[in-house]
Parts: sequence; structure tokens; C-alpha cells
Amino acid sequence: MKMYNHTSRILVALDCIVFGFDGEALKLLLVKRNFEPEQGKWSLMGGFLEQDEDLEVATNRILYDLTGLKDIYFEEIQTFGKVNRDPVERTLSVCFFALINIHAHDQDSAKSQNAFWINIENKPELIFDHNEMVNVALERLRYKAALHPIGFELLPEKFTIPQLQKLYEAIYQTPLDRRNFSRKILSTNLLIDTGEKNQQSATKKAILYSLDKEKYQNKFNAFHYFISDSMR
Amino acid sequence: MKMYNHTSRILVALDCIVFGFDGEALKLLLVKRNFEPEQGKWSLMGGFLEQDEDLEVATNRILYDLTGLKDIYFEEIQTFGKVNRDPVERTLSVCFFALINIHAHDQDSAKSQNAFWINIENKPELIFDHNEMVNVALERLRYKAALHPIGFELLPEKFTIPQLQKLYEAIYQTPLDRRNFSRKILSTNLLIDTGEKNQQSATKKAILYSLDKEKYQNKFNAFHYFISDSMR
DNA sequence: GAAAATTGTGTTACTTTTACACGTTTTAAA
DNA sequence: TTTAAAACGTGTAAAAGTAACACAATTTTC
Repeated sequence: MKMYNHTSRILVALDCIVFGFDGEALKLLLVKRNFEPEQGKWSLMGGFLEQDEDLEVATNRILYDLTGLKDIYFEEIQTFGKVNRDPVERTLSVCFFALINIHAHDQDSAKSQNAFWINIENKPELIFDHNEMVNVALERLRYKAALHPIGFELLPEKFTIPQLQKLYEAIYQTPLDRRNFSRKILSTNLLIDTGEKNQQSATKKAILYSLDKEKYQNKFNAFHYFISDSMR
Repeated sequence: MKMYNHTSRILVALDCIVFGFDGEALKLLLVKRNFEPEQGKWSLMGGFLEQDEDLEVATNRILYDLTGLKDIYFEEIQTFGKVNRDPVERTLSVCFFALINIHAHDQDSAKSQNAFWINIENKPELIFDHNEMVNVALERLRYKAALHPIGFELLPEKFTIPQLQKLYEAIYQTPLDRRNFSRKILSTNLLIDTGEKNQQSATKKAILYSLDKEKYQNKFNAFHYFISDSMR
């Protein structure tokens, strides 16, 4: 194979912001580093891109090693490329966030990576530019969840509308009106009534819904265009 | 400086989709390659990331070399990282799009790069994965322009509402209702009546507006949250 | 069986959107 | 000078969607 006559080959890392939701608070899966550099400090989960590995494959590899899950919802956020962002050696970082059902992931995988779930409000200081990465990821999550039904990715297969509401309240750090929220969610027709009820509850048991995955795919891009139908 | 004990250093390129608007159609600034590889074929404008260069600096460098403009509006789209996307050598490509006022750029800069403005409908086949990059960029432009007032970046300092409408019609490839469009734009309060009129017109001369840049900054993120005020 | 907590559904006022109509300005041809 | 054609600016009523609030039903605990 010929090569470009160019010498600036650069180390490429991937860093992942993993979001989870435990029913009350939005959480991050963070790594307490038991390796150098910056051993003992907190960081995002990451890894290097290998020479013979597609970028997307590397993303899946890193997520699998961390959670034991495949087919995780993730999307690229941004590539961070300041010259001195990594003090050891110039490293580009392709940064992405992932949404997982916190109860479905493999706890042994996380443990083997020394990863822990931390409430977003209690986020410790992270190494390098990882703090900025988390900020950008959180902003992107809020942006995206306002326009697309990605919140479901953080919930179990079956969930109640009050649970979904708590999730949105955690994402946006604001209380929502129960009645308007319920109507808005139901009007999307994305939910299927499973006929079951949440037996966990100590008061009135809420209806358990599942996601209509076909409609979810179709409606994913049905966000609010500035160019709405009426303008046409 | 210490180095990571890791051998997979990779060539990193940047590729840029430059959008322009000539008053009628949405256009792309494409390069007819007079260099190898793929000499004679069309491609996006790009370049390699240098060892001592911030990613953002490289983006500005490439845009400046192509257009002679500084402070161009641009945003990162995605990093393309398939192993074989460049047949010469594995190359990661950080891809971004830029919006420029087609009448303000330096034509000599473009000429020196062998770059030409092409109507988006007449886009030729591009090398490597550049076709996909353009598709993603166009999708992103449509997404973004529906939620944020970035269309102005493609227009001259002073412009009329009918001109702005033609731009949106070019972006979304659909006719829009003149009266509703006008009301919607004016309701944002982003436009300042300059008191002048478009003297070019052969019929009734439209009012020339300029952008209220302060409000533009403030309102940039006033997109349609799923979580609207009423939900709070 | 009453109280407390939570859930499901309903209602009305208000705002925004949609789908149109009409009058004005400008140039060019009659 | 008048008239026609084209494009621009503003207006309006019906429909749809949003916001703010009320009430009834379910379940456990006391």
C-alpha cells in the first residue's frame, strides 16, 4: 500500500460518556483510574483506535468492554483536538455519548474496568478535558431528548409514565406538570399499554407501557421543523 | 515528552463542506483535483492536521485558504473513520460544514485551489466517502436551520424577506407561503429595518433588513424544547 | 374505613398556526 | 398617460395546540 508523503500521524483515542437513570437521578459511568497516567483520578471510559479498526467498531468495542452490552444507543458528539489536551502525547479524542438501561448492564464488566455510577450532580473533577466533554454531552443530551424520543433508551423494557416523567425531570433539572406531560407523551402514540401495572408502587399502581419500536424508528426524525407543514 | 506505548498513530484529515447561496440555488464549493490521488475528479476541500496544530485552527486554516475569509460560521459534523475510506493510506477525516456569503469570498483564493461553486442539484460524484459527507452535511444543515437562525450566514449584510424565503426554499426544496413566512420571520424580532429598499427589483422594491446581531447571539439557542415553558 | 399518596382523565382560556384575501408599489408596454 | 403584470406588505377567521387547573379513582397504612 502506498502512503501519503506526510509525517503528522497522530494517536486517536475514543472517549465515551455513558448515561444511566436509576429511577431518581441521571448518572454517569466513570472510571477510577488504576493505571497511568493520572492513576487514582477519575476519567471517562476510553481507548485507542487501532490501525485496522473502523471508528464505529472501536466505539462498540469500548462500550462492550465497559457494559457487556451490544447494540447500545450512542452518537458522536465532537472530536477534541487541542494540541496539549493530553499531556503525555498529542492525542485526538473522538467523543461520543451512550444511553443505557442501568439495570441491564453487566456489573462485572464495569467492575473489571473500575467503573462506577455517579450522580451527575456529584460528578468529581475529571482528567484532561473530560470535564468539558461531559458538559458538551449533557448539553447534547438535553438538546436531543427535547426533539427526539431517545429518553426511552435509558428505561427498562416496561415503564410507567410517571417514571418517564422523572427521567425528563432529571435530565432537565426541572419539575414538570404531570397532566400535560402525560398527554404530550400519549399523543405521540409511541407507547403500548402492556395491560400490566407497576406492582412496586405503594399507592395507585401505574400502567406499564412498552415502546412501539416500529413507530419509534419512523417518528425518530419527526422533530419540530421550522418549516412546518403549514408553511408549505 | 513521554509517549504512549502504542503504535497505532493515524493520519488525520479535515474535509469541509462549504455552502453558499446565490439568490436562487444552494451551492457547494467543490474542488476539481489537479493533484494526486484521484487527479481530475471532484472532491471536498480538505487538508491534513499538522502535529502542532489545534483541530479548530486547522479548520480555520483550510477555510481561509479556500475563501480568503476569517470568522466563518462552521460546525463539526462527524468524524469519518472506516479503515479503507482512503485507498492510499488509512486516514481519519474530521468533517465539518461552513456557511458563507457567496459574494464576500475571495475568488482568487478559490481559483488557486481549483474550487468551483456547483448547484447542489448538479453535484458531481465525489471521491472516497465525500458523497456521504455531503449528504450528512445537507441533512445537518436542514436540521439546524429549522431550529436556529443560521440561514443569515449565507446572505449579505442587507437582505430582503423574499430573499430569505428563497434561501429557505432552496434549503428545503419546497415552496413556502409568502405571508406566513414573513410573519414568522418578523415575529423573531431578529431583523432590523434599514430604511432602504432593494433597488435591484423590477417590481415593488422589498425592504432591506439587517440582522440584529445581539439578539441573534441571545436567541441562537431558543429552539423548540420538547420541554416548553408550559410543562414547567 | 378514613387518610394520605399517587395515578388517570377532563375542561376551559389562551396562544399559535393555517389558509386564505386584499391593497400597494414598481416597471414596461399600450 | 394609462394599464397590465409582477412582486411586496399587511390583515383575518377558523383550526389546532398549549397552559393552567380540577376532580375522581386506586392502593396502602393507620
